[in-house]
Amino acid sequence: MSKELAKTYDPSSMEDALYKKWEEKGYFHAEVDRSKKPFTIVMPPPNITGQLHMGHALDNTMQDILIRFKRMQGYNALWQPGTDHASIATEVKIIETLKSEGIDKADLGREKFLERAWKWKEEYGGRITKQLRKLGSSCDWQRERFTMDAGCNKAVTEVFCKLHEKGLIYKGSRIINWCPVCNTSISDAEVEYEEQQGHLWHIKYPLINEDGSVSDSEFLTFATTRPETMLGDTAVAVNPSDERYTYLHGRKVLLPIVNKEIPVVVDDYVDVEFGTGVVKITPGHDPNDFEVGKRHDLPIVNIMNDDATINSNGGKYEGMDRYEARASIVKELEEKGLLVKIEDYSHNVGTHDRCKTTVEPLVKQQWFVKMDELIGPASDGVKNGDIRLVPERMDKTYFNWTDNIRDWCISRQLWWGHRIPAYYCEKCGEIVVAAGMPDKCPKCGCEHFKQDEDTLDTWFSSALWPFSTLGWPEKTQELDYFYPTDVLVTGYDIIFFWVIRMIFSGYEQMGQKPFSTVLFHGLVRDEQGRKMSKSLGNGIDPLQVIEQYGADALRFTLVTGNAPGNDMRFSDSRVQASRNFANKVWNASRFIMMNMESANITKPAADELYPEDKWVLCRLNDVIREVTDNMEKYELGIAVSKIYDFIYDVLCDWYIEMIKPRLYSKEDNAGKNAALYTLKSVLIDALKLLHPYMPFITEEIYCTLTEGDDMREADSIMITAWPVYREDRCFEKEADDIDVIKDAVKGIRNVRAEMNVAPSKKAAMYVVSKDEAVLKVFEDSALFFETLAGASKLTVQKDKDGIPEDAVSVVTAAVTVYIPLGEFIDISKELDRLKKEEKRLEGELNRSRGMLSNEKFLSKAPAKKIEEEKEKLAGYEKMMEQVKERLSQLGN
RNA sequence: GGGAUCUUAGCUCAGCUGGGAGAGCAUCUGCCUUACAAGCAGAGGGUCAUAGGUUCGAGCCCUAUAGGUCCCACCA
Repeated sequence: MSKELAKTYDPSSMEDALYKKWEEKGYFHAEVDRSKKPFTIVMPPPNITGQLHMGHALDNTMQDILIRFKRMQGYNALWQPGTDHASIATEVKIIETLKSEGIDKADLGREKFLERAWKWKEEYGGRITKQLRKLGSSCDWQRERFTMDAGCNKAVTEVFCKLHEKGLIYKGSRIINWCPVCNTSISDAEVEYEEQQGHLWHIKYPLINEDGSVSDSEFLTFATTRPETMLGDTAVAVNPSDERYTYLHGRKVLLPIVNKEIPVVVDDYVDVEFGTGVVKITPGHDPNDFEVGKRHDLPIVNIMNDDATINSNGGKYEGMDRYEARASIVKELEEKGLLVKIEDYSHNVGTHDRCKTTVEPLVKQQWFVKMDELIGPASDGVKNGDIRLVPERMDKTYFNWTDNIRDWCISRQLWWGHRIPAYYCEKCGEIVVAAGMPDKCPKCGCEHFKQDEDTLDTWFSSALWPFSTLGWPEKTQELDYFYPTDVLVTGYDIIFFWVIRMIFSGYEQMGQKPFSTVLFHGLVRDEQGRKMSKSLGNGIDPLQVIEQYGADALRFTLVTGNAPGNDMRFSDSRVQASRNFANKVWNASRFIMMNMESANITKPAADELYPEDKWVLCRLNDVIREVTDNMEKYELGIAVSKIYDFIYDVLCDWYIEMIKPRLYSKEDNAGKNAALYTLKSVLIDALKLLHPYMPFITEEIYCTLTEGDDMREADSIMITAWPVYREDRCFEKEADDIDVIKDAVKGIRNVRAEMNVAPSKKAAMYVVSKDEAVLKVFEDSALFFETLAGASKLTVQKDKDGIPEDAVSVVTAAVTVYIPLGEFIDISKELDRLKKEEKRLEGELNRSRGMLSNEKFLSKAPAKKIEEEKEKLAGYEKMMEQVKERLSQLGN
C-alpha cells in the first residue's frame, strides 16, 4: 500500500523541507575514506556582497549535477563551498554605508573600519549561501570556508613569504593603473576598455635653435588625447628611420607652459605612419611612454595626486581636476598659438571594471608577482593535457593569456583584505617579509617596525582556494585525499582573473595541478540576448523563478539545450516548459501509485514479461548507457534531453498507454504484476537519472513510491546507486518487434486524423503480411490496436481475402494495414494521400538506388553502411509495391 | 591589429569522432480517452548564411566572403 502523492505538483510546498532533510541527515558531508574514490569540486566562492543571480544559478546547478551524479556512482563526493571577501566590492559597500551615516572612512580609521566590515560580513555574508540552498546545492556546508578565515589567512601569508623568498614577489616602482575614485591601484585585468568619443588635440612645441634660443618659426607638431599630461612631458620622440626628422636627432624642444627644455629622442616605438610621426613622451602617465622613458633614461614627472587632481608639478594648475586642467591647458595653448587643430576622435579609454571611472596610469611603488617563471608550468599543464579545458577551444583564450602575461600588481590601497606581510624598520627602512612582526631589524637591530599599509588583490587568496580550503599549509588528510580536485566549473569570463592564477598557484605550491578539468559555461542572457545587468534592469531573479516554478524547473531550464561554453537566453516560456515536464513526471508517478494500491507486486520471472515490458527495459538500458556516457563527457545538455525523451516519449506516451489494459484487467494477475513491477522499476531508474537535474521532485516521488517496500534502496534517492547498463536487459528482438507495432499504430493514427475519423469511431483492421513471424507479432499485440489506434478488432492474414476494396490502407515497412471505414472514406482523398506517399517513396528509392549503384560508394563505404542501405532499399521497394497496388485498385 | 565564436523550422536552440535534418515554444486540425488541458492524437514549416574545395558521401572537415557577438592588444 503506497502513500499518495499530492494531486497537483507544487514545488514550493516540498523543496525547503527536502533540503532540510538532506542537510540534517548529512548527505552532503564527505569525510576522508580511503576505501572509496574521491571526487571533488571546489565551488567558485561567491562574493559576500553578492545576491544570487542567474550566473550563480547556472554555475552551481552544473556543479550540483556533477556532484550528485558522482555521489550516486559511488564516489566519495566532496563539493567544497565557501565565500569570498571581495576586497574592493565590499570596501566600496562599507564606504557607502558609512557615507549614508555621514562618516568618512579616513576619519573612522583602519581598525574601526575593519570592525564595521566584519560586522557587515556577519550580517550579510550568509545571504548568498542561503540562496544557494534554495537551488538545491548539495555542497558540504560543514566545510564552508571564507577567504579571510584563519586558515586562508595563513595560506596567503605562507604563499606571500615563499614567493618573496624565491624572488617571485618584489616591490617596485612601476606604472600601474590607478583608480582615482576607489583610491587604489588595480591590476591590468581589472581595466576594462571602453570606446569613448573624445578629441585629438594637435599641438606644437617650438624647437630650440642650435644656439640655444627658442625658435619662432620651427615647431614640432603632434597629437594627443590627453593634453593635460604635457605637464609631465620629458621628451618628444621620433622614429629613427624617419628621414623627415633626421635633423632633429640630438635637438631639444621647449615644453610650453612649463617652459622647460626637453630632448628629442629616437625610438622604434613611434609609428611613422600615424599622425605626424612625432610623439610626446610622458613617462609618468602612460605605459608606453614609461617604457620609452626607461630606454632613454628620461626623468619621470608625476603631475597628479591620487584623486586625479594636478599636483605641485603642474605649477599654476595645481589643485585642478584632470579634466578641468585639460580644458585650461588647451585654452592656454590656443592663446599661445600652439594649438594647431582639434579633431573628433573615437578611442578606447581604460576604465575600472568596478566603478567605471577612467583609470589613470601612475608610477607608484607597488608589490608585484613576477610571472615569467610561474606561468611556465601553468601553460604546460594545459598543453600536455594534465589539465583539460572543456570546451577545447578555451585553450586558445588560455594560451593567449599565458603567452602574454605581465607581472601581476597585487597590492591594493584598501583596508578590507589580507594585509601585506611586509614590515619596515622604523630606523633604517629595511623591509622584512615575514609571517609576523619581526623582533629586530636584521640590518640595524632596531626593534620597531611598521607593517605595510596595503592589502592584497582579492584574487590572491582565491588563487589558493583549491588547496587552502582543504587545509593547506597544514598537511591535512583532506589535502592528501581530495587534492587535486576533479573539475572546476566556471564562466569563461574569469579565465585570467582566476583560472590561470589557481593553476600556477597549484603547480607552484602543491607541485600538482589544482584540478583535472575545467568545465566552462557561458553567460545567461535575457530574452533579447542582452547581458543581464543592474543598470539595464533586465536581470531575472532566480529566487523569484524558484518561487514561481520551483528550483527543479529552473535547474532544468538552465542546462537544457545548451552546450559547454555557449551563452544562453533565458525566457519565461522555457521555464514553463520545464515546469510542465516536472508536472508530467509527477502525474506519471501518481498514475503508478494509484494502480499499486491494493497490489502486492513481486518480481516477475523472465518469461512472465510481455514484449512491451522487455521493450521498455531495453530502451531504458540504452538510455542509461548513453546518459552516463554523456555526463562523463560533461555533455549535460545532451544527457538531459535524452532523459526527457525517455520519460516523455518512451515511458509516458507509449509504455504506460500499452500496459493500461493489463493494469485494468481482473484476470491477468501475472501480467498485471509484470507490468506494475516493470513500470515501477523503470520509473525508479528514470528518477535516478533525472535526480541530478531535478533533485527535489525525484526525491519526493522516490520516497513516496518506495515507502516501506523492498524496492527501496535508501532513505533518499540521492544516496542510491546510479543505474548501470545490464546485459540481461538487451531484449533487442522484443524491442524491435514493439517498434514495428508502434510504426503501424502511428501510421493508423495518421490516416485516421487525415480522414477526419473521430477517435470515438472504432473500425475493423486487417494486417496483411506474407511473413508469418511478423503476423505473430501483430497477433500478440492485437490489443494495442484497440486501445491505441481505435480498432474494433484486429485480424491478421496472409492475403487480402475478404477485405473490402474501398478500405484505407496503411503501408509500413513490415505490413499493410487495411481499414474499411465505410462511409468515412473519401476515395479521392485516399488517392491523394497514396499519391503523396508514392512520391515520397520515389524520392527515397532514388536516393537509395543512387547510392547503391555508385561503385565508389560500394568500394569505399564501410560494409555495415552498405548493408544498412540495402535493407532500407528492400523496405522501400516493398512499400512502394503495396502503394502502387492500392493505387491501381482504387483508380479503377 | 590579433584571436575566438555564431549564422539550422516563425522564435530560442540541440545536432556526440562526416552516413537519410531534431527538440521546446508558436501555428493549424481533432479530442474533457478514469495520471496529467501545465494534457492527448495528428499536421504544416528548413537549397543547415553565401561561394568554392576535400570526400563515394558535408549541417559537420578546409578556404574565401558577408553579417552578428565576445575576448585580447591599443598608435600618441
